[in-house]
Amino acid sequence: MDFIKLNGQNTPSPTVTVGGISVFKEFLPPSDQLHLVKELRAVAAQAPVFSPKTKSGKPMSVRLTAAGDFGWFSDQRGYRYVEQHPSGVNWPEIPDAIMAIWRAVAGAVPDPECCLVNFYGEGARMGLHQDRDEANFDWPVVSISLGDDALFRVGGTERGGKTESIWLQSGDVAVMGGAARLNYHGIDRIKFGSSSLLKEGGRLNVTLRVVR
DNA sequence: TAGTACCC
DNA sequence: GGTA
Repeated sequence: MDFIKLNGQNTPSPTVTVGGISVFKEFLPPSDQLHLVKELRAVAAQAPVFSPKTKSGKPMSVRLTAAGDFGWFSDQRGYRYVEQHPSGVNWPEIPDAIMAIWRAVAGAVPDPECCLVNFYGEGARMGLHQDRDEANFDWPVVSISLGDDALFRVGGTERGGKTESIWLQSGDVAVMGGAARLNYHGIDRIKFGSSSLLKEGGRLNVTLRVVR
């Protein structure tokens, strides 16, 4: 059991490991979760969510936006980080509360340059993939779950290998680093309406990355 | 193949 | 959960 000081309180956060990825269960108390949702609404107001197309041309079921120096974009030309929202506006700044979470869990590493905000509505999912659009895989990827429960699946560094699953809940924080940095991972499904954090239901997932 | 449908 |  780890104790991490956030918001002036010592929050007990049991950690579990899934496919080499550390998950800090219940890392964020409900008050912090509500604050993050408010901040993320402001991000989405400035940079509206959109559904990128995969390399095959099919739209992703997840809608996303971003904050920071870079956002993530995809179309038939491939995946890449981009400095502006598709509308041409700059990405909003990464909210301080989100930076604080990175600093608490990521270790002695550079600050994140990209804060992806993924929204999972009813039926949305994300297939197994690797995060390999970054220039340097030495830095971890940090993932924050808000809202509905999600079945997270993790494999190894090759497709077709064994996988392991865990239900992520609102307030859980996962860190993909070290040997697990390039592990395949995805969201098989969400339990729509399982959390009351988002009034309309659904799941928000925030991922932080060093891109360059 | 950052997807989907269908099978057990 | 696995397969195509």
